[in-house]
Amino acid sequence: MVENRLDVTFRALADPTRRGMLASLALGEKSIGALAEPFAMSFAGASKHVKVLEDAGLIARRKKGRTHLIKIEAKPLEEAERWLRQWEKFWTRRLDRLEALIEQDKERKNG
Amino acid sequence: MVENRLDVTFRALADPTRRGMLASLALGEKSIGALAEPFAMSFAGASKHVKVLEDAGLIARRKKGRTHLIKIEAKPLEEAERWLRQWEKFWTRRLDRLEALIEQDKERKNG
DNA sequence: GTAATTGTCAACCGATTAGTTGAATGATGT
DNA sequence: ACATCATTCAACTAATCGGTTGACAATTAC
Repeated sequence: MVENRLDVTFRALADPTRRGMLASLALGEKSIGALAEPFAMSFAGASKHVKVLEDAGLIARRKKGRTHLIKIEAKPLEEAERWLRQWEKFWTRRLDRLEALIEQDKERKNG
Repeated sequence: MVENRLDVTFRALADPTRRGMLASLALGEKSIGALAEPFAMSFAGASKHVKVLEDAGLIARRKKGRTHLIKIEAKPLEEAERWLRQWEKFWTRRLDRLEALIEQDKERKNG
């Protein structure tokens, strides 16, 4: 499977733990441990979720001594939101941009 | 895992074949076979994807004789779009509604 | 009635997911 | 130097995913 940007973004968002982490990060920079804590999850488990978010470009990591500080990097969500916005247009009966949408998605398959 | 609405919606959208099917359906009602065709995929395979979209509430099915006609039912995307829209506020430096967002997501975990 | 078409279901396969544990790495504190 | 803290890595597990094939049910065409 070729894994385009929307795949990775939507999949990252499909997990409630990861959405929770994003929500937590919205309130400020956090360490992996601090991110793990509200989910009663091992460090290693949290570390994996953070890696998924990182690979999706949704967070940025900054090492400060032995702790990794994670901050949110929400801009990539823009593409996902733009995609959904086309559908909003659709279900509100405005079909104008849909062919462009289909083409965009097709082209991004290998991007 | 408790599977709330956002989980199911984002997961359904995370697959390019399913997004392709939605795009195809945007152009009109289609049978399972017609949906399968551009992906060179078996009926059974397409049938599974359609079921995922159906379970997410993104499409509706109408049986006409031996064929199942699928039409798009995009309204459930509204919730996903609303969720993303909160983040748009974030990445444009407006943090006002984010606490509400966190609470909403928390409450929907069992909804 | 028989054959072809449309689709589902069940069983299976290989890959991935979300989680764990335990060992290893690296920075800090004493 | 040594213990501790924060994190990753490797190996493992159970569940799920995306896909296939083959059997079946229902509808349509001849």
